[in-house]
Amino acid sequence: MRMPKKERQRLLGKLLEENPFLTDEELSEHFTVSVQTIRLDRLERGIPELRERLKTVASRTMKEEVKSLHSDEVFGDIVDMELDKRALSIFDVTEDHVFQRNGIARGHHLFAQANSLAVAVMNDDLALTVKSTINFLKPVKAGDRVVARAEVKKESLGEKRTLVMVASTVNDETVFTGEFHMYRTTDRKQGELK
Amino acid sequence: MRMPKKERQRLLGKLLEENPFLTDEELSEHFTVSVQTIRLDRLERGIPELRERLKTVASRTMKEEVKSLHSDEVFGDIVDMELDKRALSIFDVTEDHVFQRNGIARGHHLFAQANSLAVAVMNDDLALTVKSTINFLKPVKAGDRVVARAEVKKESLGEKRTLVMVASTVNDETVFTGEFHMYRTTDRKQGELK
DNA sequence: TCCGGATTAGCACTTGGTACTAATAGCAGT
DNA sequence: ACTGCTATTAGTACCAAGTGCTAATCCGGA
Repeated sequence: MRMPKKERQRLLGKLLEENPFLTDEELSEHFTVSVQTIRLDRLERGIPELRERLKTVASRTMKEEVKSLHSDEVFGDIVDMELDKRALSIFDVTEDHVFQRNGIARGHHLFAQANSLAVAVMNDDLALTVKSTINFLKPVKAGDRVVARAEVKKESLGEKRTLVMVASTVNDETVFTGEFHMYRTTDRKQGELK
Repeated sequence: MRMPKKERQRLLGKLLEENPFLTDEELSEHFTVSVQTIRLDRLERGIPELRERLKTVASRTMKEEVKSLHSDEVFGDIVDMELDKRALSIFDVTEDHVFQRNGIARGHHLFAQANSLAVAVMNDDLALTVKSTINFLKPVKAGDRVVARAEVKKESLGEKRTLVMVASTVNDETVFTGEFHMYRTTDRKQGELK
């Protein structure tokens, strides 16, 4: 016996996780055991066959593609909005958004949520961020639900410029604030709401 | 004949592109033709069988996952770095990073590159961005190669604080600048390079 | 009516399995 | 040495979703 059964099964699971494309035959060669042993191992560990593995991996892609297409457009779900006035979006922080070392969300994700919200709230097809000052007040962790509130300020910043203030909170505690100086293509007078 | 052959094959291709999980039998029911006809159609259009389709979709996923794991860690490839002094990273803008309407890169991607670079250049395990002021000077388009240069300033911002200046250029033209106030966990004296 | 492309049917064979049964090997305890 | 037990291996029938090939049938136009 080259390797205890438990050890082999553990390695088998790990191996298939990073390479789901291996057939039982290839696996049997890798561990120098019979194909049947591999089948028993998969059975005991509840690891599905090649075709099923590929199916789940493939379906994961399809879902991801749909998701990323949507979430990248706005980065955080906009749940309420009054154009040219205010907007609110929600962003659920997952393991994907944090530093591995300390579990704290990377700043650019919070910025992305706020920036996208600032762009969205502008009643303009081509709004762009020109300048921004931001503050990261408290660290955000995986599992936190970040609520960003954007408010369009009425002060004039000159022609074609608008100021949007964004504050993001987790459990009513402010974790991020930002001032966004936005560029408009269409210049509207004060109070004009299209 | 419910539908001309050409039309059916066109629809078949489109259908399988958005849903590669359909078997020939399911397809034959969908088009109310025999399974053999579907097989001939696939043959003529060079569309592989279900299992092969899933294999390619799955392998695409695996590649994507590896890629996103790396690129998300830093966002832009760091090509040169002297810890606690300066760093340089390159970020190639693709269609994925721009607004569909005007082809201009979303601000948060430029911010992400600069912010990640600022974090990386800090000679500290737990560096975090506290505050930042940024300027978007010129629009960046798909296909542009953005070069970000970070410089650690020696001015003191108080204990455990460091200022990092980042300037990003496309073809030697500055498109973005940012001041990043970073938080350190270890407080080093001036000039001390660990 | 005959021709030709389109369609359908049928059969042998392939991959990568499941499900099940049976044989064998290896070792531990008594 | 014999028994008991687990692990391993072997072998068979069967399945899904195909490929590859041959042959039959349908159907519309010259």
